[in-house]
Amino acid sequence: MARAKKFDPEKALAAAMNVFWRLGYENTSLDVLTEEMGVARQSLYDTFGDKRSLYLKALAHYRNETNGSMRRMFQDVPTVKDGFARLLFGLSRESRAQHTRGCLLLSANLERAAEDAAVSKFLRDNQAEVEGIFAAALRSAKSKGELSSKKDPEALARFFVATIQGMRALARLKSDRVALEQVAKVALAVLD
Amino acid sequence: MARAKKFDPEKALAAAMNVFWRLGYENTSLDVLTEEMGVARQSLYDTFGDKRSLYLKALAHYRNETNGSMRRMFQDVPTVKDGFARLLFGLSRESRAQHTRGCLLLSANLERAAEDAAVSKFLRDNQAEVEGIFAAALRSAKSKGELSSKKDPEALARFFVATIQGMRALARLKSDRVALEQVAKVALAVLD
DNA sequence: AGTATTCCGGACTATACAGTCCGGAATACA
DNA sequence: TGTATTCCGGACTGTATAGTCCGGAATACT
Repeated sequence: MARAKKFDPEKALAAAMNVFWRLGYENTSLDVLTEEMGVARQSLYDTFGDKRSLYLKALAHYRNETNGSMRRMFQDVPTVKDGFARLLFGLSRESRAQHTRGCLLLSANLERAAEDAAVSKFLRDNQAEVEGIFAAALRSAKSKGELSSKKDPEALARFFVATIQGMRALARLKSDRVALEQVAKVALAVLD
Repeated sequence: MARAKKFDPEKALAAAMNVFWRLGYENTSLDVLTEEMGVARQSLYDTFGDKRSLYLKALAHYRNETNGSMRRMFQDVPTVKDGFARLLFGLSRESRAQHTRGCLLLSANLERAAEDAAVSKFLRDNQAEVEGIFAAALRSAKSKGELSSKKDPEALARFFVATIQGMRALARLKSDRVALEQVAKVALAVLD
């Protein structure tokens, strides 16, 4: 029978995700991918398909990790405002390298969504999913009386999706923690 | 003496800006540039230098136009809140094509800033300039009693810079006017 | 009219890179 | 032990594109 795969597809995919995250799609060459994934070129094509397929799989991997941890975070936190505070202040306190790297899906939106319908659909679906996570947390807070009954959870959810992307853009250009925390404070005040 | 240039460098630059705006830096080929600018390849190199130089000049042209019109707008408007409302609702009401095209400087940030120090510096300087425009308008409103004395103009200015970029990211992915207006409403409430 | 300079088109070069092909080595199972 | 399958490295192909070079035509000025 067949020789077993010598590499772990999960780890190789995680490595690919990190390369795309750091360099973007266009600037990532197959030479760099094979090197950082520890997989020979032919094996890469056999296992993941071409570069674009690998990219789509990397996007999905990223989404699964980040959305999963956000869901868990909102459950472990006393109030919904604490949840958003952890998101926004956590982002503010990331390292310069993390700020420069930014968000893989925001980069995908600006780099590829216009020319790749599959990427575009993936990102739209993901945005709806994130809005759903936020809106659920906000509705729950509203029913507990923790959030004013006059607030609109859907509108607030969208607002925070926009705010996070805006802060990501700021952070990528200038890793300035104080400036980011100022923005975070103003944004969180919309929950009062 | 010399034959006069047959094209208008200003118009050619504006055309180049529009190409970069629509397609991004990497996806813009010299063939497309020469065609849309109406300038032969050699003349383009003689007049604007290489592709990157032309791109930097296009960024500057964009900045001059947008920042100029923003300054004028804040002078023609009764209150600072009206000013930001015009910005945010104006953005919300743009066409699908405009939403997809997005903001040239946001695209430059995500596509090129990490690998091009000159672009990065240009964008940082511009962001400071825009923050300055916003902060000046907010300080003036504060001195007129139109904005609460407890508000921090610098923090609010940064917040709106972030909000606009976040809305641009949303709009690019999904040209949904209602959703954008929801975000705009929530954001404008921070001025109350 | 003569001349210097610029315009234009197109050919050419160099480079980078995605994707394919091939041959030999390694390994799991019958 | 034999064999089928997979791994690996590296060579190869095709394509796209930035930048350069060249020659002839056009035109502003003396």
